[in-house]
Amino acid sequence: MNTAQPASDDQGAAARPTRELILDAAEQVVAREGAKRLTIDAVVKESGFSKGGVLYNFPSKLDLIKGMVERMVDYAEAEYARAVAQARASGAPLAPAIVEAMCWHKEIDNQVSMGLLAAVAEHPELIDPIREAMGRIRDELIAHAPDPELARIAMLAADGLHFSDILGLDVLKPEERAATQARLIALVSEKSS
Amino acid sequence: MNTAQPASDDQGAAARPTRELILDAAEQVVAREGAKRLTIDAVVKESGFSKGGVLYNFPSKLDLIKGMVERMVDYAEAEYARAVAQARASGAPLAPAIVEAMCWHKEIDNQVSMGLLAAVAEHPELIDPIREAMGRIRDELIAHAPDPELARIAMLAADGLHFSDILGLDVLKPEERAATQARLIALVSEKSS
DNA sequence: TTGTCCGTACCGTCTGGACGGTTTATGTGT
DNA sequence: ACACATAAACCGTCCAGACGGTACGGACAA
Repeated sequence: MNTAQPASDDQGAAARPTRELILDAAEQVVAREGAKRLTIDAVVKESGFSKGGVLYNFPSKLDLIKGMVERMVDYAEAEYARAVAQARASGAPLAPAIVEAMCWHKEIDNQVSMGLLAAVAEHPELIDPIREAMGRIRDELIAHAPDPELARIAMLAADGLHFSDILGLDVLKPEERAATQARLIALVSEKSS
Repeated sequence: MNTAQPASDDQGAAARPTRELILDAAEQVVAREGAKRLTIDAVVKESGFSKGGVLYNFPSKLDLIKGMVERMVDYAEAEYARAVAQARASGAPLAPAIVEAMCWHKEIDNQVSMGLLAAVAEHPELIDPIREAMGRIRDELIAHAPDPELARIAMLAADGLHFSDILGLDVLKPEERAATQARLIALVSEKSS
């Protein structure tokens, strides 16, 4: 759940900046050229490290993608935990806070989500951690919403927005997006339709 | 918009069953092994044709992916047109019919949507036709809904559902899905919240 | 014969990653 | 403080295999 821990289970390397820099480079490659062109050599060129250096931190390409997925999940769960903690502290209802956090974090960290594309492209099973994390957050949201069905719809809409961003389907203008997000948050505060 | 026409702009080959069989095989490969392993050789093996045969119908891998995208768009637009025509004929409101069509078609043709993954993986610009088609349908929906903002949310939720299916994030059990879709359709019939 | 449609053989390039070498941090005995 | 040892962190090269695409051959209908 944190960024200051060794990420992979395959070796005991500490989580130094280098790892993060390599992941940044990998994300940038995917965002710019598509998931298929995520090659070790491309990451090498993008990051400025050498091939040996990259392969030292991520012993295989699979490990690199696992690292991307892991960082994505950690990021989302941290955002979720932060929102919940803040809402609990201020006595605000949980559901709108969760939806807001999801919308907001998804708006700013499309880059990190490139791990999803890389994972799906390379080996679909790699997204399992993402599925689990999304499931956890969704269940929490639904459990704390006055109208569970509306909450599910709001979560789906937030996902739709997020996926559209990741895939490059920029469906909304900024002001439309803001209005839609506000309406989504309002939606999970209501009781019925 | 139709399935009985030559699809590519690169040559005058008629749309014979072979093309469709090859596209089927390509989709299956992507669904089973991930977008990166969509190779010509894999499609050759999956379809049962020879490499020469595949490359005759799709002169390059790019053409193959374009074909997948095109078929996906045609499929969605046909479904949309059918729903609109039927609603107009029976005097029913358009918005719920459109949402229903999108939910339903997206439920049954995940396979066809594998073209999106292939396109994003290979070369992101290839999804432009998809973006345009989605935009058209979305604009129509919003134009005909009593509450445009709710309609946009419904569309986003339907997209979220669709993307989740494509990416293998099966978020809903069948009965949850049915309930959610029904609620979505109801949502675009309302006036305000 | 000519054009369509598909099969077979093959080539040049790219990719993952194994491997060995080099530099930098971390002790350790004296 | 000093040389020395040991491992961590990083670098550059090489190779087998996979990949996209070409060249060409052949069947078969018009």
